[in-house]
Amino acid sequence: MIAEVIVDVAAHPIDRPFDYAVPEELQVLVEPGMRVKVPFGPRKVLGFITALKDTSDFDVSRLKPIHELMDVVPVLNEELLAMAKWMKKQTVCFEIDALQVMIPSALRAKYEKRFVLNAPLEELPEPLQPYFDKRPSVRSQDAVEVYGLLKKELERGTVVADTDISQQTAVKKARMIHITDSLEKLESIEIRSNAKQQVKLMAFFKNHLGKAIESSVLQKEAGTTLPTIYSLAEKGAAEIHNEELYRDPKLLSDIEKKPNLQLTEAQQAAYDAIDAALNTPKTFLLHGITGSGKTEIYLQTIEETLKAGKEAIMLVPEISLTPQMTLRFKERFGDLVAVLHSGLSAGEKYDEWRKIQRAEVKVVVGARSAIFAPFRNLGLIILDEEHESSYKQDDSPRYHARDMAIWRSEYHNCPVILGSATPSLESYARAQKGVYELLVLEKRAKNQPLPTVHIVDMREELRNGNRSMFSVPLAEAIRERLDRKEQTVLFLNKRGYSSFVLCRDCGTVMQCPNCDISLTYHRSSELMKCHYCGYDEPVPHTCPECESEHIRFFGTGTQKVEEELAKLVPEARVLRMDVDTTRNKGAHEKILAAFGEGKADILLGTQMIAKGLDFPNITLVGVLSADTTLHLPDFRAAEKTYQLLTQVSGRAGRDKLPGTVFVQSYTPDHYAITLAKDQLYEPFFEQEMAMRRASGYPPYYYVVNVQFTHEDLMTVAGYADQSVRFLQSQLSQSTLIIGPSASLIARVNNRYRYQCLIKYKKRTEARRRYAAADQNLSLGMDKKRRNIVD
DNA sequence: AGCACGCCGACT
DNA sequence: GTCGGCGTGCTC
Repeated sequence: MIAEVIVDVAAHPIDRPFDYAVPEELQVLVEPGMRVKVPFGPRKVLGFITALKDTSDFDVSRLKPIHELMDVVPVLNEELLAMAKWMKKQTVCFEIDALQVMIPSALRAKYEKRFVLNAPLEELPEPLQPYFDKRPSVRSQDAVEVYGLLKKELERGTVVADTDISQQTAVKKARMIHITDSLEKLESIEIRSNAKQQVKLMAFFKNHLGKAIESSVLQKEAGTTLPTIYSLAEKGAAEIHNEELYRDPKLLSDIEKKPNLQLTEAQQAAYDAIDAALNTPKTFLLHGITGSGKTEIYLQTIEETLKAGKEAIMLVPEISLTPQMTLRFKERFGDLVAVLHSGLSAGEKYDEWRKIQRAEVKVVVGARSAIFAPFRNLGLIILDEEHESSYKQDDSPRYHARDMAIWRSEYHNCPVILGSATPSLESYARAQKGVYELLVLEKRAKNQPLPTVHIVDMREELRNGNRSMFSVPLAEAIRERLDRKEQTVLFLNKRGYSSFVLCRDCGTVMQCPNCDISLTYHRSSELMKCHYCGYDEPVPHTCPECESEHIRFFGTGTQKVEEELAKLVPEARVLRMDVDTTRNKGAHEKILAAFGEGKADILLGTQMIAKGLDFPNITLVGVLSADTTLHLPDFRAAEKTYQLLTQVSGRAGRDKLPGTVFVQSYTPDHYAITLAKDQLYEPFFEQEMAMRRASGYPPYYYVVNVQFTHEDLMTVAGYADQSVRFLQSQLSQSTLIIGPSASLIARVNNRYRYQCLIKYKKRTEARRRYAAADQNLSLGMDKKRRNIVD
């Protein structure tokens, strides 16, 4: 028996199956999808069995045997193995990367070099002996001081090198206290009245008859200690066992089940359409304005799916995977829900994953990678906020969860729901073409009015002598809320890595004449540069449109805003939320909770607070500068601005009090801003589509971003140039190649980065040619890394 | 990617 | 004479 193995080495010549002999004793056990340790050249590596067969194109007598089988049950099923092969083609990644991303990180191998003693200890030189005293091997990192000596011993053969392949200790064991379920039994136990601790614990036991509680949890909940527990256990009040356990933070909190909400007419119509398609590989685009009740539709369609004996995956953007959100699912589906998000430890994620694999849960709520949940009988996939860019992984494998969802839906014959208040242009265009079925919710479920949105012209403010970042109307509105004891949320869209030059008189921002994106200001060279094509021109001293001298570099940090805010309303209590204040685990939730409890008047933050903010007392939202997003060097800048403004406005007036929104901008007439004011999605879509068509961007063209990196600037520039010429000769004339030019972040980890854009219309043809070129280029390239981004 | 093999310069 | 630099080639 022969196994095809995809080996854990991410490199071009290795990216294909290698054949291994299956040892006699393993033949009854092996299955595709299991992990194996195999010899590979002079070392051992981990790999995945992707197939079993009886013949090989390779010389069978030279096949090496599998060294060790790592699993008893496959970690990947046939579907996921097939999906990895497809991902490799689809995203131009190594198959091993596709396989690795499908399993929890706790199962991924850790490699550790070791020195193994291969002779009696006495034969080693004196200084080495302590290292091997009472242990057969030593971690290479623990023996750095004696590398010289070890090297000599390696040659003598008294010590050999080895690579230890391990995985995280995955299964958690814990001491469980099983409280007896008989009240009589408890009452028959006598406790001396001066044993106060025991009396206290006994009372707790009586309230939790028949329950099993982890000892550490019990100690915390009952305020007791281990000896006390043991004394009561000896008297028969409880039994103590060591058990395999899931890491679940909420052992005692019984979540109350909540019934379905009554659907509105529009919700019912959408629900019926999906319900009718529960056994078809159909993709729905559910377009519903903020507050229109999309979640209730998700919950009820999932319920139908479960009734049919099938499973469901619910994807949400990482940032909105808040406790309130997951609670809503647990209230409906109780223990049948697994939750996967970045806040969990590797072990916790592994536990959730095992629940899925063992079919103990039926619903998964999670971020991007939850799309690989190893369900076998999938009945429904939902992507909430489908336009979110976090659904695309930005390193290899650069997959988009939406594409993976649709692939799985075809495999399982089940529907996909893409939900959003502001669909991506790509999805909406597909819905218009009839590729997806469009479902629309035009009204808010509780019939609340949309908040009133005011657009503030900051050019006007400047003309009136206001040079601060708070316009007069916004400042007034903030003061009003303070008086009325209502809350305010202020958004500052950070400038990130790019900065632009803006005319404060007319709002002009310089654009690239070739690419229709904003030019980026480079301080070192004093140039305005285009990050798509490399075009540059000097920084202007006066505005090219209106000749004003008020043209300057733009961008502010939250800290500076905080200072100005303190001057504006010194009495206000302000909470700041940005990357600096949310670095620690759980800080995000803590700040939000504090704000929700009314411990502050104003919440100041970046995009990260645009989601999951649902507090009744927020009546004012201020967007300090809509321009920052609008002038990102990105062809999706307008789309992102529209989405952000819509999202942000939805934070105000979610309960009884009406909401007001102020959007400050130097380009208040831009369609992304004016149309977001009243959530006019269709007109925005039409206008933005026209722009995309005119400048050759998605959805009209496919765009691929190829990156080149190298530690030497000249080398990478030269290779990028050479590669682009090669690609040009390979691809058809309708394919445009833009660049190469230095990347937005010109250097990362001491490697210089270049990129080029490839634009094409026919997907399959260009993809195939590109993949071929990818092979050729890599062969000719030295110490270079290449990446496809889009 | 990682590791071994192998072929030339500067040290004991 | 030997240590060690990194070019080349292979991995079932």
